[in-house]
Amino acid sequence: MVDSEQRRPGRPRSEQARQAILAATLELAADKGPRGLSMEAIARRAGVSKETLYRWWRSKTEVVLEALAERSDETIPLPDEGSLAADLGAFLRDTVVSGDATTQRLLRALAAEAAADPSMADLIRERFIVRRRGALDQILQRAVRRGEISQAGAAIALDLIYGSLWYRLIFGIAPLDNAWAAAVARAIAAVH
Amino acid sequence: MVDSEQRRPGRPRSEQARQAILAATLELAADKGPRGLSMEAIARRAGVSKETLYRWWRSKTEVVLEALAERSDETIPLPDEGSLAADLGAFLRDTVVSGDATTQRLLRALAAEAAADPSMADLIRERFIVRRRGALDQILQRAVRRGEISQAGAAIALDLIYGSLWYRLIFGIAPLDNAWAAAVARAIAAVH
Amino acid sequence: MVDSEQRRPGRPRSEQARQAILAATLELAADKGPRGLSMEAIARRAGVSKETLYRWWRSKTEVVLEALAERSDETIPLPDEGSLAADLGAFLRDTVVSGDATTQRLLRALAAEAAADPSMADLIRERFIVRRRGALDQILQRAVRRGEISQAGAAIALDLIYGSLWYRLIFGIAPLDNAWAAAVARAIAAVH
Amino acid sequence: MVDSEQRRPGRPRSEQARQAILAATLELAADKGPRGLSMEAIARRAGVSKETLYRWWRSKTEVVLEALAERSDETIPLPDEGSLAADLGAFLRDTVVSGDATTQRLLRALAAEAAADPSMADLIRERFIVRRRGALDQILQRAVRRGEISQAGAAIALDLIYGSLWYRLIFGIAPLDNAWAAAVARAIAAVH
DNA sequence: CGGTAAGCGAGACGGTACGTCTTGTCTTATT
DNA sequence: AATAAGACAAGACGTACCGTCTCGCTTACCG
Repeated sequence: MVDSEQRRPGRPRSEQARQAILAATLELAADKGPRGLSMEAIARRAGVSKETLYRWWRSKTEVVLEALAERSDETIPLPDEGSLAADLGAFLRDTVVSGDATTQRLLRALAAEAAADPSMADLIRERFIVRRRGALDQILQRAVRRGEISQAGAAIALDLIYGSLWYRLIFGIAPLDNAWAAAVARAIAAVH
Repeated sequence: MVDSEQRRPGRPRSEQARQAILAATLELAADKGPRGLSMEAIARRAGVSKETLYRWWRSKTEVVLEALAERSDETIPLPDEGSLAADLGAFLRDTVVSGDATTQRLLRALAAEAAADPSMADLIRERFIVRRRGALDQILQRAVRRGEISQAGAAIALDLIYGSLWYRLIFGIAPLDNAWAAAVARAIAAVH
Repeated sequence: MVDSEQRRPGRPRSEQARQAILAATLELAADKGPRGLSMEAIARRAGVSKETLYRWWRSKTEVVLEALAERSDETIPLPDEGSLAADLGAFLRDTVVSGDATTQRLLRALAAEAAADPSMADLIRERFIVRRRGALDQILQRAVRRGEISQAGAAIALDLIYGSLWYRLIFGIAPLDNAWAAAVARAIAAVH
Repeated sequence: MVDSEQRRPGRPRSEQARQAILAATLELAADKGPRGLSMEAIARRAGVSKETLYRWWRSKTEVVLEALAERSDETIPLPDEGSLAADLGAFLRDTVVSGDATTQRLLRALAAEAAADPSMADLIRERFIVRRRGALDQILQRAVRRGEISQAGAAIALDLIYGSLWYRLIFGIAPLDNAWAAAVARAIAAVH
């Protein structure tokens, strides 16, 4: 049978509460930023009890991760334009575009959790970061096959690229705009 | 008169309290990590009143910044070995060496503050990050003058290098060891 | 027809669930005392849903009242030894004997409910306390008829006797033992 | 030196906060009764943080005890009219008069705590009940010396009298009015 | 024998209180 | 004037219980 998601006994989970919580998370991120994003505030704004919140998400980190997942359509577009420079440029421009102010604040909230607590870092890595690295890695592996970059270069490029993104985001070094996308694409493509 | 630091009336600031606070900050970072590094805990462990703490440092961020400054000898060694690859390698290896566990926890505490609060990000950038970037920039500018890298390449290299460092640190991607130093140095030196 | 308890349609009430609930109530009273005697805990220990619990008992008070009723054989023995002193002594000694540790904890749970909420007090009075007063009143009325005590004396004696019992129980003034039974019997019998 | 209450360093305790808390306790008892008398509600109504509440009182019981102490002028008047009946009557009438609706609700709150938790019962006994018993005991001991009642009769009378008071209060048996005072005085005086 | 209806377990839900913790400010006496 | 001592308002933390609700399944009867 395909019906692996057998209906369990008991009152089913309220999809409305779930949506309200994720919406409240986005609103709070937008309005107050990471500092205002407390479990207490999420429950209050969503009109939901704290017990419901803690029943489904063990920590703020998990809520934010799910809010982010819900927000983006989950499939990361993979350009294939024939050269590493072009592919990278397209990929990073797309990344920049999808990173609006609210998303950036959610990401900063995640970074704050990760920095403060290694177990949260593990969680975020496994549930969020590996996916992004995986997508980018496909582009890089294609370039490896084309001989544009070495295997070792591809490996470190993942850190260089995403590192520069988070670095700018967390410390407000400079905006994550098309200029950044172009500069990074150009630099990495040059790593032969 | 040379005495520009005019003696003010009243009881002078206690150097002992200052040392106790910075020592307590290091100890807490070492023992409990960023989560245990609260102003409350620092005052408690230092045997100092919170009043004194807040009189001289407006936030935990400032305390951590000063503890870090006290810890390292402030002058960042600048290797000059004739090539970007060699200089970068030496510089990053040195960076890796000086980043022991306690320092890493202090840096993660800083990152948590920066991520959660843009005004803290500003502070950390101005009082800590710009210095590191300045040091690395000297190495890169030397390479620019030697024609090893373009001006634009040097600019983005700063983000790529430090970005990958913080990225690994915050999210626990991989250790900051000599392998990392070598891979980064090699990749950046290849950006012609 | 004698079948006054007309069979209603639908699944009949589970006697097993009822027994499990009353048993769980006694166990919890014995193990944890009044504090641990929550509706939540009763349902959990009985392996019964809260729905079932609230369907048949509107409050914890009602559950405890029924558990107490089930526990004692409901008929309060009425000694008739010819004198108020002897009757009272026998009655109170019997009361003391039947008040084991678990019963005392159930009674304290009832007192806590009554003290906190007048509507619970009403319930307990009507469903529990009036019976005990009725039994004792029979003994006293017999003494009134024998001229051993006045009507007014009998009336206030009910409060004095049961009052001292609850007072000792609730505030831990002193144990409810035979010494208490004797002292009370002696004092009340002297109220001519 | 007599100045045993040496001024300690640090910000002194706020008498205003203390008064606000005790006032809030009385108001809540008057408005909502024992059920509405939570630490949370007291702090809210008093405009005080929960930390301040818990700093000075470890439990709701302690707050209520202090509110009661503040409320009555602490010295229990001891009538001396020459006979046990007269003394008891006067004493209990005074007790009835001072037991207004708010006081009764505070006492019921205490009883609820005592019934639910033996350690609270201990606290209430030592800090409240022993004083009342002590006052009444003085009246009874005077009667013992006059030969109006035996030592044993005096001992159990304490339980009978206060027992009947709490019994009526907790279970709403009957009002604590002058009729009660008279009936109890008459009955106890008859216990020769 | 199939329909009807209540009972039941499981468990989600909004609400509220608990007691603890940290933040940043404040108010003292002492140094 | 700086300090330690520590009180204070504010508010988040994660847990517990309350009483209600909404499911699917079970167990009777009744036609």
